[in-house]
Amino acid sequence: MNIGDVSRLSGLPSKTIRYYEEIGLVAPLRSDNGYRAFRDSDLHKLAFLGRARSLGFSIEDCRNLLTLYDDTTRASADVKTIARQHLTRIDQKLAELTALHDTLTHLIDACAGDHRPDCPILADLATVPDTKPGHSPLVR
Amino acid sequence: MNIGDVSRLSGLPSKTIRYYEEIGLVAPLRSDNGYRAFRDSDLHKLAFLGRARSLGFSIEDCRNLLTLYDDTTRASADVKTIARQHLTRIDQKLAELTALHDTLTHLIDACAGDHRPDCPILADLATVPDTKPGHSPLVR
DNA sequence: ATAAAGCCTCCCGCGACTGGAAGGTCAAGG
DNA sequence: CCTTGACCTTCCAGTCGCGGGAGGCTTTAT
Repeated sequence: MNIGDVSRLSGLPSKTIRYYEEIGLVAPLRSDNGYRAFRDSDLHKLAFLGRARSLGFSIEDCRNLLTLYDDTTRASADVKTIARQHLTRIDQKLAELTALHDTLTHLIDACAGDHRPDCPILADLATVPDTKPGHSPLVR
Repeated sequence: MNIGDVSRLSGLPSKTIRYYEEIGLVAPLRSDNGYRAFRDSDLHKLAFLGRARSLGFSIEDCRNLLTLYDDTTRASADVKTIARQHLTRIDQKLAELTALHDTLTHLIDACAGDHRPDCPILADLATVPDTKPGHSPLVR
């Protein structure tokens, strides 16, 4: 299979597949003409990567997952650990976004949204942070 | 005020402040020695930027918000529009992350997580996407 | 006088690709 | 046989929002 074929079958752009080879996630063979020659196993790995990435796993997660995928004697606990760590990160992000959602909703509700210049949103944005000696910027 | 002073007062790293100058969000004066000389108005803008960024507004949003901030005759409706668009994006992201959360939770629940190699998580990841002619990769 | 801190510019790097240029290869049609 | 066009190759640059660090000023404190 050439790269175009696996691209169509896996749903990944050719560019991405070349990138994955570059960083060592797949290692297709080479034909005499220099073209990449993908085996079925390569296709499966790429499909695996596409799915894992779409679930938000980082490249490093994917690297670890692929190793486990290749190792038929792996313990499912190892996979579960990676997945749970990822889930924790997702939940963290969810909490942050929920907080943002709430803050913004409050501000938007407080704003008349008419032709007058008076605006609680800008007023909030303009508040200078109370100086914090422990240098933790952007945290409020 | 030198950059260190505004950094402390605004909570933004000096590097970030220099970057904001580079992309035209602030325009401090210069002293004879070449040091940036920040006015109070610059400090307020930077604090504004820090707060807006911490609320997840994009740099381009910030640029627009700053313009409105400078314009004392602005209509609050314009600000509200930007904020609402941002809120929409946040809600979208929230929905995506929630979907990811649900999928991952299902997979994790289905996985025994013991020493055996059998793993539903890997099994799911390994499924090759059903070929889709409309080239929309990564969407499932 | 000297050391330390603060400031300057410039360049490289990150993550995970994406786009484009310049060129080799292959199958089909005239 | 030649051309066209699709496909493949490598390499380089850019993305976003900074952070790290080098190398070299100026200012401040001892």
